Amino acid sequence: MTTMVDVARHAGVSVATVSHVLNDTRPVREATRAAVLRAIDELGYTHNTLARSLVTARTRSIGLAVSAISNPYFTEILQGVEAGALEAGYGLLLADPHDDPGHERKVVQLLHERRVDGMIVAPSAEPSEMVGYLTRRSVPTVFLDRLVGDAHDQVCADNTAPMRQLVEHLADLGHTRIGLIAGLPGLSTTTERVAGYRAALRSRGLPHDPGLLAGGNSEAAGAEAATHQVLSAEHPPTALVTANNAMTIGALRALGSRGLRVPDDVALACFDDFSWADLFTPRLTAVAQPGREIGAAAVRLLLDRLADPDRTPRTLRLPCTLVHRTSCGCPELPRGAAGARPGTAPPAAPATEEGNIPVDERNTP
Amino acid sequence: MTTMVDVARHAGVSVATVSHVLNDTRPVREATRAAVLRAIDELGYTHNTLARSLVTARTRSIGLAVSAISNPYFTEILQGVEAGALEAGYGLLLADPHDDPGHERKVVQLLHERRVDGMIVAPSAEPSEMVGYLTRRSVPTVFLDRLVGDAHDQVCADNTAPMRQLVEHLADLGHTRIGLIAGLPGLSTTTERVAGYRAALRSRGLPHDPGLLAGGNSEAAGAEAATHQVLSAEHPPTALVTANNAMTIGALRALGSRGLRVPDDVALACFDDFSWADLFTPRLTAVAQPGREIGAAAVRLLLDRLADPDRTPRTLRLPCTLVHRTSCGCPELPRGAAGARPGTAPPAAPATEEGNIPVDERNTP
DNA sequence: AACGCTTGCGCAAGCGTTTACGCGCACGGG
DNA sequence: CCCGTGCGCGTAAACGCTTGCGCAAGCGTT
Repeated sequence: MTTMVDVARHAGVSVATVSHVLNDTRPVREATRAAVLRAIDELGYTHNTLARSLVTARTRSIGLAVSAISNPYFTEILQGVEAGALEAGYGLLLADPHDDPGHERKVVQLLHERRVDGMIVAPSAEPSEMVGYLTRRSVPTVFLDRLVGDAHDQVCADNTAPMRQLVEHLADLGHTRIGLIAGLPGLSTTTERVAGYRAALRSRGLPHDPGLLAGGNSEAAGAEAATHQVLSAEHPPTALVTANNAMTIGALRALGSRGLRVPDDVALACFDDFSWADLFTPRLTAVAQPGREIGAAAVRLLLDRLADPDRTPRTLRLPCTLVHRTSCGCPELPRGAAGARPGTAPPAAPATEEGNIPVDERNTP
Repeated sequence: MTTMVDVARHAGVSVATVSHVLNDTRPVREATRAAVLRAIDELGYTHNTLARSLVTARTRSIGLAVSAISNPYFTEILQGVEAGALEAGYGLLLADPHDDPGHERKVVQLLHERRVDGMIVAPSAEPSEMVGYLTRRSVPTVFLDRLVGDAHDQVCADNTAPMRQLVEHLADLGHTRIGLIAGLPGLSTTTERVAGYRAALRSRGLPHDPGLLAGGNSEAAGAEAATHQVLSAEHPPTALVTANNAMTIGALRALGSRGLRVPDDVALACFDDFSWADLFTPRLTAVAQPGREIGAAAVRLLLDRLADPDRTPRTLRLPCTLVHRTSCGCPELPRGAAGARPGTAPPAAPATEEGNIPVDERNTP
């Protein structure tokens, strides 16, 4: 493997000069620079950033630890992070904690051993050990999707309000028995979405029947079982809300196997939109989380933190959009009016920090 | 940041000893080992693999360059690669070439600058520069999904036979005008799938009408346009095949906007299965590529290559499964007979190398 | 002619590990 | 009692780069 000294020798200069043309870090005579570049090309030299990182103590790479990469929502986040990282000249190290706290600690350590400059982590349901590891070693980190406390930088979607909107919409359509297939206990997203559900029931004066709420563990199989459970209740619901996309699948399976039709027998509204949602029959009414934006915001937060380690931590909440279709029982709108309809979709609200301080979406200096 | 000398001092030993307990690379008295481990724990030391890599010239990380991470097929591949890498103790560096040859060269270089031990790349349609870069620097690489020539290690799905099966099935159902929405020109997957389509027409004695074949550029919007084009032909097709999952979406959109019903007006069969495919009405008949297995096989090939750089290159083809549902026009089967039906789904064939030499799927020594 | 400033570059000391050598000690056999 | 042999460990030289320091030459000023 050719090194900088090979290049230097070949170009008749010192390694210092090679380094400086490579990094553009001090003026070099044009002829010298050309000689160096030619040598690099002729030798097929590739800069060894490992050695560089050793002395600069920076790797220009960030670690991403998210579970369930298969979930389209996380895939969107991944895209946002990838794009943001690349734009800022950072590389991306990926690790999947598989929603297991022990494993989570391990992959976080793996990333730190590789000395990523910072990490973006979607915490598991039991994140304390991992958080402890990171804070003890003061690794710059932003948490994603699931909150761990406001002593850290965090980004997530607004969960409560959209869920409330979804449920209120069903209530306004006349449903009085609305079921919820909730996510994995312990996740802040689950808690918040359940809270939104309860708030909606209260605001519409509906009783809260515990038999209508079942946990689907954030995945399809669990949701299928939970849906069966809810539908087997003495007074089954006439409308159902699912708390994430995987659970929507499960619910649809359960509904299908019982021969129940959506929305005639049971109305359906879901958290998490996805590209196929408008190709189902009926078309799925869903809350769309801004996955890419969440990913992009996370790297922005991280870069800010790297630039200034003493910054006060921020929690960013990004607004969701209610994509109104027909599974909720509303009639199909004429073409051209597809998507959100007035009164249900919020205006594109700006991201807010906790406490509703508006935040500049572009770049916070 | 605490280093090995801190640990050594704290434990009252030399750095060599610390290194050796960390790597388990020479016998250390139990008491000494304990002292070192305690020091590590007390100081919160994390091994710096950068420095290690500098001297060992290995990073224990592999680079993955695939475009369109959003595509569920690639997501599966990613999972397979992640799992395989983790199991072998390798880290994963991710980069998205965005299907652009120039960009592709850049991300490959970025990965090489970080000195990944090897790379797994899904080549763009114009991969020569990237391939040149890699071979010149002799970076161990396995190519994915799209072939670049048998001088390299490669893994892909079997494209021709399943596509042929799909089309022959439609023909056997009585269709004589079968349309194909094909992928991005230049990709080997596109070529092979088109070949499968042609082979099926030939084997069933159907004429090849060029008006029935349109390019959908491997993405939804392109496929939507292509579908409209095909359906506007003088003699429109009565059945349609889409060559990947994104294009299935596009085709469904076009079909929907024309008010055509599947399978009554137009039968549909697709390349690429996905988790929602059996929730559509009608349920989608599709060829399932073994994404995870492809990813896993790629890291196996890569590890083999790393173990023995002089190994002769291998091309691995993994079999697909035809998942028979109802969009092709076949009647719904009674419950319990879901999935493949006799005669259409191939027995789970073993992976084959080019030339049909069966290959041990577990681990080739 | 002497001086100082600028420009362009080289020298060499790290960065945090691994690992080839080698050294001291305890022990057993002659 | 001496010597050979393990065993357990330390010393120091890399690995490939960055960067502070400093030197030499060219040039404009006084």
